[in-house]
Amino acid sequence: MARPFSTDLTARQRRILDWVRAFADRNGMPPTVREIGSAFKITPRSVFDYLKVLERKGCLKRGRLGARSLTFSSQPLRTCPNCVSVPVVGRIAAGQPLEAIEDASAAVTAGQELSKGGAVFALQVTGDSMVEAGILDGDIVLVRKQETADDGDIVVALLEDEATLKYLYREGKQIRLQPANSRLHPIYVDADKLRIQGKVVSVQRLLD
Amino acid sequence: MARPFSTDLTARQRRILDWVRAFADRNGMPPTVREIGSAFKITPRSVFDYLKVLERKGCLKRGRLGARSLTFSSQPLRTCPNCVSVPVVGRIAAGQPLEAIEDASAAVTAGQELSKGGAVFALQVTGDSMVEAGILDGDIVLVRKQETADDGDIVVALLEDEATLKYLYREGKQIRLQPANSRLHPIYVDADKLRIQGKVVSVQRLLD
DNA sequence: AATAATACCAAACAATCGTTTAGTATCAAG
DNA sequence: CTTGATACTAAACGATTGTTTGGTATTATT
Repeated sequence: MARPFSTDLTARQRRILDWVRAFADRNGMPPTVREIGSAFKITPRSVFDYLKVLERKGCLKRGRLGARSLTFSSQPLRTCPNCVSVPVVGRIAAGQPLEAIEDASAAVTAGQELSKGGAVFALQVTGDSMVEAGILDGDIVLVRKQETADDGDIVVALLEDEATLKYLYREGKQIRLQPANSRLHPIYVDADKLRIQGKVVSVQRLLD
Repeated sequence: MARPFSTDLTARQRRILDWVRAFADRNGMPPTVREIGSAFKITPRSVFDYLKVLERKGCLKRGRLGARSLTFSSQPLRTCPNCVSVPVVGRIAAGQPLEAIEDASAAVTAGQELSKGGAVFALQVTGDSMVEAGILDGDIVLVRKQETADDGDIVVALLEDEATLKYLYREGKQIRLQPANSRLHPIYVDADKLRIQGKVVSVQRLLD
């Protein structure tokens, strides 16, 4: 090997990559091979070579979806217009009422969680009644508002003005609210005494 | 005019629009007419009609750039301009090399995690070596690139081309990589044998 | 001198693209 | 009963797509 290829880019490659990313940012989609070509006055073939080099160097990925299937790996990242900021509206713990948080600064971001429709709100979890489900004290749960849920779902349930976070299991006419903590016992209630507020669709934790 | 067209969407139109937006979010580019069609099992022509309706109703714009030239206009919720879509670049497990994911559709959203600066990437966790830290199999960890970390941080560490996710503890000249699973044992290595790739700043889990 | 990465070209390939033409069926309001 | 919006289909159009074949020239290292 005469000259081993470097992992960093030549000036030309850099300029092309920058242009491609700027295009994707402006237009919401990556350019075609020929769009890049006409911007730099080079042929599709040359662009094709550049894309392969840039892919080898880890700057982007060429997809198999056909037209415009470029995705970028390293920063700067693409902002996502569909992401929303979900306010953390309260805290929730076993056996304790929902406690409102006025702190407007508390908010998390959600993406895919919203794709299935339905309003989503966020709660901060206190206590360790769900530790064995990987939900720790201080975690944020994203909850989709719904009045029904399937067996095994983690739900926010209202029991005489007390909100709890538990696994839901139907057992005949009764409902079992199962904590994920072997030191705690399940709660059994009549189905009509219980109001399901929503289902946990995501768990988020900040460690920093 | 018998029935004046409403500015709001039918259930079908809503579902299609949601899917299209979710696709654009996941893949970094809008879908083609036929991709939408095969997702809903309808012909390109029908999709074409839907797109024209959705454009008329102001939900998106069809561009003149040819393939995939859809841009979206209105957002129902509070969008957060600081949020970015972080691609999931690989999987990580104890004792296994980083494995690249070609699935460009995988991406999570990040907000506050980015506030402290530094590039952030996402990994999907396999295995249960960190269960007692509330990190389960399949969870996504957001990792900030950095070469140093504090005692007790959860880090992505590279050990002779093997990447692992562990607690980091310095013990003299050695480093202890501590799993959060009482069935697993810590790994001791010389500080110069270890390369820290980054620190886990957030854990995300999708339950839906 | 040999090697290999860079930086381009013309011409063409099959596949896919958005779109058009020409229809059918349902449903609700005037 | 008509009108117009919705919700679709089959078949095809020309344009554009990523990619391939098969090159030339330059530059920098071994």
